Amino acid sequence: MTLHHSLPHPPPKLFPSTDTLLRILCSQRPFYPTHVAAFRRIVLRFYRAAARDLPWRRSHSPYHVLVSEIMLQQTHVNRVIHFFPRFIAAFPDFHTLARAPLHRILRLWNGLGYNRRALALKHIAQIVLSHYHGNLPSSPSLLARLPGIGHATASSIAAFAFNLPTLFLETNIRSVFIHYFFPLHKKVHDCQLLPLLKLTLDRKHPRRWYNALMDLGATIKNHYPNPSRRSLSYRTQSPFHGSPRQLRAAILRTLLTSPASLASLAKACNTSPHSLYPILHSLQLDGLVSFSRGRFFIP
DNA sequence: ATCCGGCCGA
DNA sequence: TCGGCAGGAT
Repeated sequence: MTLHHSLPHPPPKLFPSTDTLLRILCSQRPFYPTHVAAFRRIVLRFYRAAARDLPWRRSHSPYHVLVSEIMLQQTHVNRVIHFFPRFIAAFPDFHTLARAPLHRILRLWNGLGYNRRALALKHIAQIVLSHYHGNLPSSPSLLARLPGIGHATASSIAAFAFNLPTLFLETNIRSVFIHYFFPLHKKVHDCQLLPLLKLTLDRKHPRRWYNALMDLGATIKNHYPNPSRRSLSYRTQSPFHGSPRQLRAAILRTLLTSPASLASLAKACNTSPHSLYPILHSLQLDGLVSFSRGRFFIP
């Protein structure tokens, strides 16, 4: 079965019809399980035909799942694929990561983006060792207390590492539910999606279910205008070129090579020390950069 | 409401 | 050339 043939029909041809699904799922009609089952068949049939073989799916180790989930925040799967195996090879467990110097971690992170995630990951490893006996907690509420982990990441870790039936939305899952249940709506709130997510969740196999939803959502976006555009939570981000964060990234890349003075940093980044200073300050506040004896460096 | 990275497919 | 990405923190 080709990918094309395994792809579900567009909204007007849905089975059961979108209106029927929505009405039934939102009501308390006694026969809604039939329609829940129909939707699950659509998703799982697609998954059986076109499941992605991703490196982080070959292990359910909480550490592996944690690293992958942090890397995947606002980052395409196709990019993470190249970083995840190298990172795991260099830092195979919480102990190794916790005691690794930040500059070594950032060196492997270079090119992945959002460098604060790497720092958060190291902090998480230290907390897991000092407060959880080296074992990542499984409850989403505890996970969400860790730095760099919000509700979505906490719930997905619980689902993928511990196979717990958590509820969470991210862009691929949003796309699936908006595509099927709100094909004509313009501004869909997450509150409208959560009841449907809860009703259709496969509580016996949450891990497989969420993998299936994400694969289907990613594929839908390749064949239709991005349904998540019609989500209220959808935001376009500020341009990167010429922005402070571009300079910020340039500073970190420079310091990755060696410590540098303010003057040499400005020269390397092709800008003035004056414009560099507030950015260096923010980097220090984040803990990504330190200063000692006239030179900036990555700890 | 803003900031935080960097790349790649269309 | 540009949109958008398995979001989080302030």
